[in-house]
Amino acid sequence: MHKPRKEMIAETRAKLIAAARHAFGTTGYAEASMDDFTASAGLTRGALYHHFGDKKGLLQAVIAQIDGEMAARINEVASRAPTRWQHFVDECSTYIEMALEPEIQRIMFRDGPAVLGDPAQWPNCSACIASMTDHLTALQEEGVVVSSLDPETASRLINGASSQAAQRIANSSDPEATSKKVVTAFKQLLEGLLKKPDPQSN
Amino acid sequence: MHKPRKEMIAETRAKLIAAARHAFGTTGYAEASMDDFTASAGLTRGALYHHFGDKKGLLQAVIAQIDGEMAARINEVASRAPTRWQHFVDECSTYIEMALEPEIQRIMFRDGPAVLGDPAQWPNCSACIASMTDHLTALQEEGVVVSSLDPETASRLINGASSQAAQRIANSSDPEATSKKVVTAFKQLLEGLLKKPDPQSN
DNA sequence: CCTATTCACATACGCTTCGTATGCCAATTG
DNA sequence: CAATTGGCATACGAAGCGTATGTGAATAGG
Repeated sequence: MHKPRKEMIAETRAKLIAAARHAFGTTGYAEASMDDFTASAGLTRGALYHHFGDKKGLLQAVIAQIDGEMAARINEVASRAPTRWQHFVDECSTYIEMALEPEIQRIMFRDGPAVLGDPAQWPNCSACIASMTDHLTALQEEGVVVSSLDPETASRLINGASSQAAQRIANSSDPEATSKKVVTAFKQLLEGLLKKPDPQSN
Repeated sequence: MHKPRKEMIAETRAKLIAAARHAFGTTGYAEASMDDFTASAGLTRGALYHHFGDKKGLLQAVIAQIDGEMAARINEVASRAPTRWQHFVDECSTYIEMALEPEIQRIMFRDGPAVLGDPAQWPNCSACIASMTDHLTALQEEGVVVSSLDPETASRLINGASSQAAQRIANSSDPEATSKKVVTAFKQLLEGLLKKPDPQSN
């Protein structure tokens, strides 16, 4: 018995996703020819349509995979941090770091939203956001963060800023210097969420 | 003399841009057929290629037009505001408001970046950002905003958050309620930029 | 062990869309 | 009034996508 059937199927699915991920990440979604990257996986479009319905379906699968990896990495980093606030800041930093990878930028922040619409409406719906939202909620209960704001909303705004931050660093001619400026500005923004020690002003 | 030549040319250019703008804004860039929307303007692709080189060139022209309109509207709102900080906040609010229009969302925030790349690298380069950057710089000199951050960087981060804010409102099932939550969270983030009255903390 | 059925995947076809090359006609120029 | 420019349309070829159909191997049933 060479290989069980199920295993072969899972393998071709994985090969398709991997090939598409590479093509989407480098060439871009619109410019990536289905004939080309299925061939690079030793397959044809027949397999693609069979498993994913169409090109968009395959993109969804690729995005789900990347999203899973990002969430895992964030959870790992998140697990070690002295305070919860630091924990939260670390999550954001990690998010920005990951967004520096061209593949993630292209697929998750550019082509993904363009093809599938607002990421907030995606099925798996960004595991990263969910994690950030949880921590914001906890921080509110602890009195560290102002209680007037909606955690998920705040998470998404921060998420938008993070993505801009990453793009700015990635496209910079001097990533080192830019990175410093961006991270400084970003942390400054986050300060706005903290409850002030003296609430008399304003 | 019916019409001077130059006028006719400008007119066809305008008609093409208007038709494309409508098609891109409703159908979407990728799905908009050049044959279709040029025909809806009483023209053919011949005119399009002659004036704009290709589809992307036309998108650039459309974006330039919209960007100009946005900048004009922002400057107008900006002109009336008691304090400079309020001025700045108003700019942001106006930006979010404009981003609620589906056409702007689609063209400027989704298809535009996907096709032309990071907006920060666009030629006209978002007149809105430039305006915000100017005001942030002034606010720093006045000592209202912390001096440690780079104005343009901060503008872009805020810009990213604004765009998220607008999308969240626009896609909400209850725009009224969502709008309140989003604006609250957004203004809270902006607070982070303000210099604290008592600089001893931190 | 042999037949039947399923199904993963390939092949073949037509349709749409894009980019280029070419042609035509009106408006300018001298 | 002749010549030329250039704005725009038409014609053609190439490529990509989606669907319909075909095929062969693995499973299931007797």
